[in-house]
Amino acid sequence: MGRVHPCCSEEKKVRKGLWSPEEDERLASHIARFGVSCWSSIPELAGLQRCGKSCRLRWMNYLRPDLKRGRFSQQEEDLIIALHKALGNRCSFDHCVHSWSQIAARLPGRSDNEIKNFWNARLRKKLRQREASSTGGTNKDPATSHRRRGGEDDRTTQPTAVFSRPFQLQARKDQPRPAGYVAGRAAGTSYDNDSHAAGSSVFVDAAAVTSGDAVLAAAESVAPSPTSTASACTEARGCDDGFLKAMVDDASFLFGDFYLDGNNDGSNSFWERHVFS
DNA sequence: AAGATCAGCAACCGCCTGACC
DNA sequence: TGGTCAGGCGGTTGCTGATCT
Repeated sequence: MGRVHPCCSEEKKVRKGLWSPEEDERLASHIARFGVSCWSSIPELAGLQRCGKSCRLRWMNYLRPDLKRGRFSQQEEDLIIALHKALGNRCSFDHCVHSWSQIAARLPGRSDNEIKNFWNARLRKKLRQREASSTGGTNKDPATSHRRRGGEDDRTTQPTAVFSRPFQLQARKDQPRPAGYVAGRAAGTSYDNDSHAAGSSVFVDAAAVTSGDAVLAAAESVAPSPTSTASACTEARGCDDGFLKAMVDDASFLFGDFYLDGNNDGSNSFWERHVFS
């Protein structure tokens, strides 16, 4: 069993359950004034009877000012599916680990918890339906029933086509970076040189996404990867989803130079629809 | 109209990892 | 070098409103 966090021990008599508006206000105003230094000390400093972990969770998943609420766009959905496929499915590399936070890092304004819930509630079912319709099988999915218990491991499933339509992968240098971008960059990776052809693009067919090497080759043809990404790509070639895995290995690959343009016209980009505080 | 079921979301739990001593 | 602690993560559960029968 895991250790009980000191801040969560019974001794301190912490509140559990839904947060009240007053608690939200206390936490948000405290962080606005003093920032986040030590989560375990925040409850006391903010006058909250919550444990530090609970405060952190509330802030990360709900109170953060850069969070956007509301429905997931088609582009976000496509990106989640692609990244989940890259991160969550079979991969020969030990470090190729399923990570909602890594997916969330590529979806500005969305928390890992939100993406995880979205996946469990919607996308998993959607992919299975797509799979079932392509095989003509039935689609009774126990894993998506209201109360799943020990559902099937996603890593064993292989959707036949992860995108509903082609998308455009476009290199850019002029987009605002989301909060946390710098922290998310791979060490030693520089985007200050002009090795990337800003504005150049490559169209990627939906079917190609199931073959990482094809996408990787196409992407590299218009925008050479940063050094660290290049090595990651080389390493990832042994993986079915090399290109997407490379994106995972180097967070800056997406944040720094690429965005998804579902319209393929450069006019309504994923990034441009977001406001980063 | 009422109970059953579904769907979405918020939050907790248990575990892991890295920093620090 | 091993123990402790805090932060972080994925999995799971509970609640609630919407929809169905």
